[in-house]
This record gives sequence, C-alpha cells and structure tokens, in this order.
Amino acid sequence: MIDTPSSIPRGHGQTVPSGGGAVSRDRSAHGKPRTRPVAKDPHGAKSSRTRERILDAAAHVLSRKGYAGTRLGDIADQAQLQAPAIYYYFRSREELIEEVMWTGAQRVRQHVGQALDALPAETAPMDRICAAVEAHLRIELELSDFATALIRNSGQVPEDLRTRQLAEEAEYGKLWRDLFRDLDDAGELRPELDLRIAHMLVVGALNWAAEWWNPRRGSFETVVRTAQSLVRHGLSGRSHLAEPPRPGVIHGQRHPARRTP
Amino acid sequence: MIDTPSSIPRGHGQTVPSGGGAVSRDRSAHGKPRTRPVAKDPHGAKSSRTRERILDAAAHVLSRKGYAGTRLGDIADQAQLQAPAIYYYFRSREELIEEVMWTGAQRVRQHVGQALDALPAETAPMDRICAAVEAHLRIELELSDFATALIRNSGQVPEDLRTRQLAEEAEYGKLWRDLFRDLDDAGELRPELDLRIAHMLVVGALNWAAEWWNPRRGSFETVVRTAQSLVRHGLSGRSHLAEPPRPGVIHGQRHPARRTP
DNA sequence: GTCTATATTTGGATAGAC
DNA sequence: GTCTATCCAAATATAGAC
Repeated sequence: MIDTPSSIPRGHGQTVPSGGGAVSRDRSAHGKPRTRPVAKDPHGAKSSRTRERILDAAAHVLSRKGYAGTRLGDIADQAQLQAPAIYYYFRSREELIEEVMWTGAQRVRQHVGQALDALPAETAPMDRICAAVEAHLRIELELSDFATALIRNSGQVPEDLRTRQLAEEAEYGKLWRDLFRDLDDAGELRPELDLRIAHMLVVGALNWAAEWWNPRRGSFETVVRTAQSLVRHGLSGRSHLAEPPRPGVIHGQRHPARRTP
Repeated sequence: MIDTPSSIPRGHGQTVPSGGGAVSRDRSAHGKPRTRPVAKDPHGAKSSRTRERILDAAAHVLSRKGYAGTRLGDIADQAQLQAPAIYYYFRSREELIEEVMWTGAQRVRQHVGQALDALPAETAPMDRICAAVEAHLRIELELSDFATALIRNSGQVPEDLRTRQLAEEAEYGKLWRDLFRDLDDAGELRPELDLRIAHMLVVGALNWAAEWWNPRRGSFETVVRTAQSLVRHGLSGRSHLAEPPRPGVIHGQRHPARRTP
C-alpha cells in the first residue's frame, strides 16, 4: 500500500482536490468554534509532515480495528509520537477519523473516476464497468488504507458522522449507477436482473475483498481478471456470443447515451 | 428477523445443534477456571429465558455497533435488565460476544447445510450453488442477527477470539469450496476464473448485502433472484446455451462426483 | 436472579513545562 | 511542536442487599 506509513511518509500519490494536505473542509456546523489554530500546514508547504503521518497512522489503525476500536494511543504509536501531540493538529478524535474517512472517499472516487476518464470515448459500457472494477480493486487492495478505512467503517460510524459522509459517498454511488445505466440503456444488461441490486452486489463483491484478500490468496491480477470475468458474464445479456439485442428495446438505447458529463 | 428480540423473546426458530440454549461449549483453555456456576439453564428446560434474551440482545447490538462499540449497557437495555445481571449468565463481555459469534457461525452453516441436504441427489452443481445463495441470503438478511453479527465482526474481533473462531468458520468455507469444486469438476466453471477467488467474490457479494439491504431497496425475492442470476451466468462456462464442455476436460469429471459425504 | 452501590481500568482531552 | 502530568467520563466487573 503506497499510503501505508511504516515510518516513511512519502507525500502520498493521490492527493485530495482541495489541495495542500491540511484539508479540514470548513463545514459550518462542527461542534464549537475552533479555539486553537488547528495548524493548517503552518509554513506554506514542507513544514509539518507530521499531520500526514498522523492521518496515515489513523487510516492504518481504523482500517484494522474499526471505528470504536481505534485508540488515539494506537494512532500515536503508529505515527511515532505521543497521543497529546495529535491535538495540535486535530481538535478531537472524531475530527481526525472523519478526515480519514473523507479522504478515503475522495481517493476512491478520484482514482476510479480518472481510470474511466482515461478510456477512449467510444469504449463500450461493459468495458467501462470492467475498468471501474479494476480501479476500485486497486485503490482498495493495493493503494490505500484510507480506502479500506472508509469501506470497512462506513457502516459502524456514529449517526452524525455518517450523515455528513453520505453526500461524498453518494457521488461515488452515482458514478457506478451511471455505468450500470449505460449498460442497461445499451440493452446489454440481462433483463431478469434488477439494475440497482445487481449494482450493489457487484460493488459489494469488490468491497468485501478487503476482508479476505492478501497476496497469498492469489496475485492481484488474478483477482482483477476473475472479478471482471464474473461481472462481465454475470451482467451481460449478450452471453458473450453474438445474440440479438433483447426484445422490447429499440436498438439498445432508451435514453441518449451520456458520456462523461 | 425472527431472532431479533424487540421485547418479545419467542424461542427462536433455528436452534444450535448442541441443543438446549445454554451452549457454553467447554473449550479447555478459556482464561481461568470458572468460579461461578454460569447458570446453564438451572432448572432443566424453561427456567431462564433471560439467558436467551441477553444473547439475542447482544447479537442485535453487536451486528450494529461492531465489536469494540458493543457496550454491556446497550445489551442490558435491549434485554430489559441491568448490566450486572449479565454476569449471572456470562463470565465476561468477551465470553458473551464469543458465544454470539459462535452461534452465528452455527446457524449459518446449519441453515445453508440443511437447504442443500433438502435438494434431490441428482441436482446439478450450479443449481446447488443457487440454493446455497438463497439460503445464505435468507439467514443473513431475514432470519438472524447472529449471522450479521458474525459476518460484520469476524474481521474486527481480537486475535485470540478470532483464532478460536476459525475452526468453526472453516467448516462453512469447506461447504462452499465443495460446491465450487463440484461445479469445476463438472466442467461448468468458465476456465478463466480462478476457483478460489471466484468463490470468495461470490460469498463476498452475499456478505456485503448485510451492509446495504433493507426492504426499501427491493424485495428479498428480487435480491435472491438477481444474485442467483449474477452468480449462475458469472460462473457458468456453458453460457446457458448448450455449449460443448470445455476442451481439456474429459466429460467434465476430473474427480468422482462427491455428494454429501 | 436481579438490583444498587462501588471499585478499577481505560482512554479521550487539557494544562503547562520545555 | 511535542512532551509529562493530570483530569474526567465512560465502561467492565465485583460486592452485597433484597
């Protein structure tokens, strides 16, 4: 995992759009007004890599111990400092964890989004889905503790944090929803499948991989290949032989095909 | 969920093989020798439904809050008693939680196992898999908080509890492994699929359903139908048209077909 | 059997030295 | 910026009354 700390902070690959590293999106309602600076990378750029170290450490612990099991002490150990130092950068445990989750959501969405944008415009809907499958697996299994922290904890986080998180995750949900809709619009989705449920089952299979996969279970490439094949043949109404488009759909196009908006 | 307490304890349907209700399998190494009786249903049969209430409550809380987030106070609330009363039936929080997880593993395995045993002996491998898909989804989504408690927490439980759990879960893994092997032996698994990875992806899609499904997402029957279709077409090398068995396999049978052992 | 104290431990958070 | 010392609020677990 490139963003796994293990002592060497390496100015992690995919950065959050909001730039810098001191994210702390100014959400209006967030407890009391901040009394302390919450050091947003005080001296322009390089100064405090510590904040990143703490975030990396928190992602690491969170993805393994779960929300309630994540202790500031464990994070501090992992980041090689004492627990109170965390409070120089974050106002509370909640705020730190929330930023980890938010970063996870950003990275997943950005990684998969970029993979899709890199495809030629004429790429078939099913091929786009396969590209998304690979990108999702890669950010989840190879690249980011933030991604696994998000995936494994979005169901266990307390109510308020959860609702704030929903907007961000909805964006990613929409990305997949569009992929599935395009497939359906092209008449390539087997008719007995429920669009939204198939969507959730597919993404679920990918998400669950975080629970079991490690390199000893088979190479990452094998996982990708198997997942793609499973999804492709599982969804396709064409049964990967030339079959006539399914009846009732005129030329497989119910809405105008919408590429990247 | 039939075993969801919600005040009315109703002598839940699927009971654990070990019978009774006071399970407490006498594992040799389990901390100190018990100093207190740990009331194994003191008066033969009916006496203490309380123990069941506590277990149901614990399953409920555990499946929602996660291992570290499960408080004895919450369990007590749910079971309609005070927290210290729990210690009359269980020696510690950890022992209670472990019994919940163990019960979950038992019920899932038993439920799916029985569904398979009920099939005619000549049932095709793919049809057996589809039956297992339905049974797994049903115990997970409709029947048991114990099942979801197990599914959502087996990755977050502390080391020692986890290792003790593994034996039980391995049994269930074997059940699925056999299903997939039979399919492969019959030459019906598409050759580009990795057997074990496909297995994990399929079960993962089902497990993850606990994270998102509720009746508003579509009827349970729709979930089952979609999952079965996805799995059937995702795995099948026959592409659900009559296709010759894949090359290199003599009549689709590498090992003797083994039904229920 | 179940309750009301209460002892004990843990972990989040603050104060203030350096 | 980061530490040590400390406060405080839970939460597990026990004692002992009823």
